[in-house]
Amino acid sequence: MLRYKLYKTVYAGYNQIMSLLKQKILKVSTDLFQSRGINSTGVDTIVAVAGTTKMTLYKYFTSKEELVLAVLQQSHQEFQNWMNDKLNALSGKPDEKIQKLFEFIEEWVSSPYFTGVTFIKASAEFPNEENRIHQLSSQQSREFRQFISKLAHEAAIKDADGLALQLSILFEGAVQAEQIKRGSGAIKSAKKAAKTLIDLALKQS
Amino acid sequence: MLRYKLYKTVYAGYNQIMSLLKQKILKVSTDLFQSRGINSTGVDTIVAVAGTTKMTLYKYFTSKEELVLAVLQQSHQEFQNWMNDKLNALSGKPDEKIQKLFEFIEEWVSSPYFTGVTFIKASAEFPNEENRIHQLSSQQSREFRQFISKLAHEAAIKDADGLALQLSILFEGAVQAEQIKRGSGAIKSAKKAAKTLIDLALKQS
DNA sequence: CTAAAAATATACTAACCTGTATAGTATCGG
DNA sequence: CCGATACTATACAGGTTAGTATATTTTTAG
Repeated sequence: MLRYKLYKTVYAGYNQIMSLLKQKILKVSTDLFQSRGINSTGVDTIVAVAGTTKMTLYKYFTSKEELVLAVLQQSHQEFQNWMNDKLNALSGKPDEKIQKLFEFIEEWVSSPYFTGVTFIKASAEFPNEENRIHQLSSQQSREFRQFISKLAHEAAIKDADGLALQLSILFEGAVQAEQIKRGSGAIKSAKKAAKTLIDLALKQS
Repeated sequence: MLRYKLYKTVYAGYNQIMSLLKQKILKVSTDLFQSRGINSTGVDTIVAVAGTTKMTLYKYFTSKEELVLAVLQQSHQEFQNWMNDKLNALSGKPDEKIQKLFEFIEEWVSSPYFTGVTFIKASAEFPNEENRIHQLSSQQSREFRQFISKLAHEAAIKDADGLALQLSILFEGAVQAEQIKRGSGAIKSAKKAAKTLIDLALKQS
């Protein structure tokens, strides 16, 4: 059987070699953390759903905290890669990327790649700023904001950081609202608000 | 000693009679849930900080779930009362209330009444839609959105519900961002974005 | 085929959790 | 002073949790 063969992951820029079981554990954990919460998901549940045992899990991850950090990192990486691919496929004017950002976010939320925004949930469950999980969440939130700021700069927007903060707030709020009530139309609403804010910022630049 | 005397709570519209200890338990729970998370705060910790015992806690609240629900309700009620008082003190034009909404939100966040937005945290920790805590969080989020919609209606805004959804996303996103990183300036940024969105909505009405 | 490596099965520890049982103390109204 | 009520103190039951120890089976590589 090929069950334990190693292979490369499909996501661009993520060509680390990772065993199938490790990937399965990560995927199952991502799903369970999203649907039940991190603290409410025990490692026993994870290994049961992943079809393996705790011994194997603790071989790949030295602790549950380490597993949570790995889930956060993979989830963030996948989103960044997906979004970069989408934006790099654009060829138009310098402001096209930021104009299309929320359209891609909407597409991503309805795509099979979407498993929630892990850093939002994680920061809520681990509010202590000295906690490593909180720190990583905070860092990822900041990275995403800087990513938007870069797009704003490329679009020659004067207050790029200011717009980026506004748009990241819209993003986090929309995801939050969707998690409170699915199908609330929050993403569509945020997309519209983003267009208003971007148009004004462009006009002022 | 007056320790066991009953008295009325100070918040307008909340003149239920509640023992001092019950109030203390509620307040301590609110603070601990906010700073450590709900699932990570045990009843033993709550009674220790409140200076009482589990027997007393379970006399006032039949379960931890009931306590969490009570915390959510009180927290939401206090915010609504505080905000209503602020808005009712205004006497100006019909669009003054919605114009000043985010200014009051900013003021409230820095006031001693602020203990975080409980329904945002609770919905993240209890994502299951059949969970009573999640349901109450969802209801409170909806109530706040309807509250904004009412203000938009009074300001004669055509798409009042649409604007209300946008503003509630800004609100939840800003609070979320502040919880991820304190002092991020998210509230100020959301206030500015809200002004842009409100101005456009007024112009279109 | 063989030896190493990978994964499983199972039982266990030690800590923590919610909720209860039991008994004793303090404070109140009358 | 007395009975009722509010509260405390303490121990414990029953469950779940993260993580480990030990032994066995499966798979891989050479």
